[in-house]
Amino acid sequence: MSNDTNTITKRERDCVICLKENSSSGFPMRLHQVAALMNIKAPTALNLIRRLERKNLVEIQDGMAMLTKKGEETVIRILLVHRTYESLLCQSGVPKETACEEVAEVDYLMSEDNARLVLKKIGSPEKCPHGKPIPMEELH
Amino acid sequence: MSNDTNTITKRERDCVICLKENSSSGFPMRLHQVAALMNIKAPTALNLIRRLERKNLVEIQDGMAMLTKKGEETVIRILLVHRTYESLLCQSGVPKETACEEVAEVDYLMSEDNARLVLKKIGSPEKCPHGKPIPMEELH
DNA sequence: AATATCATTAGTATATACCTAACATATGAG
DNA sequence: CTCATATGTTAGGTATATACTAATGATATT
Repeated sequence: MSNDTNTITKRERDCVICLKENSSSGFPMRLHQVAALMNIKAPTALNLIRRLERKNLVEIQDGMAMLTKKGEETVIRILLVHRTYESLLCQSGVPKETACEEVAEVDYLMSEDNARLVLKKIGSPEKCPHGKPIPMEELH
Repeated sequence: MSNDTNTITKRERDCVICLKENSSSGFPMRLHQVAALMNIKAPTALNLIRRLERKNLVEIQDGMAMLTKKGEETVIRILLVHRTYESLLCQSGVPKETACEEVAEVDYLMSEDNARLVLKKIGSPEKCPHGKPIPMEELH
């Protein structure tokens, strides 16, 4: 077996986050934009996005990339985990940016369910240290 | 550049942990034992251990593998991080084994410094949920 | 001496992640 | 309408990590 459509890599994670944060109101993104934002060359970006397409997280049409429903869900899950552990680290005394960087390395590997329990334990903050909302009901 | 001797991969992480937990009192381990414990074939294990050798984490002699000083330090750092976040998850209501599995995917990617701050925040427990000590002074 | 055990070499394969060079195509400027 | 630019895409290449099998070497045990 090899086509593991349920796990993603760090770069794939970065890419779906990039797609989410830079496509205004669900509008697709140009490939060269993804490449520029991710600091990679166009063919590398195309390759990456094609892998995401195989995993049903992204749709490509006329050189434009857009998250699928599954892709959107994946991003929201990652963001919930990200903002939860980011909040935990900041509450513990870790600087905001340090926390963000570290959590970005692991958020896509951790479960939403566990994050929800941790979120509760740290007092259910409604916003992450950057002031962004910690998603809850959007998920189910 | 490519020879990144400061970061390790998941399998390399698993390997140094295996070496630590199965070599009684600093005694080196046979390669076939490492292979068996990690569920991989001997040549794969040899390859892995050679990578760790290049990173100065392991020494090989006569088909025996042993952690170097740097390797020991790496393991202790990983275990501190592991047991800290494992404790956090369990305190939050995550079952012990679930916590252990999830944390094993990320412990080698997270910093000791941040873990120490989290450890303090969750009440500086002296033992992880499995009853193993959370290393402190051994580190510096 | 034969056998079993282990390490090692060599060769193959896949996935990820990056690149350059070349080509295709559309669009806007002149 | 043509030229230049922007963009996407192909093709081909490199490197690392992770795995395998098959064959060979080396060392012990019986």
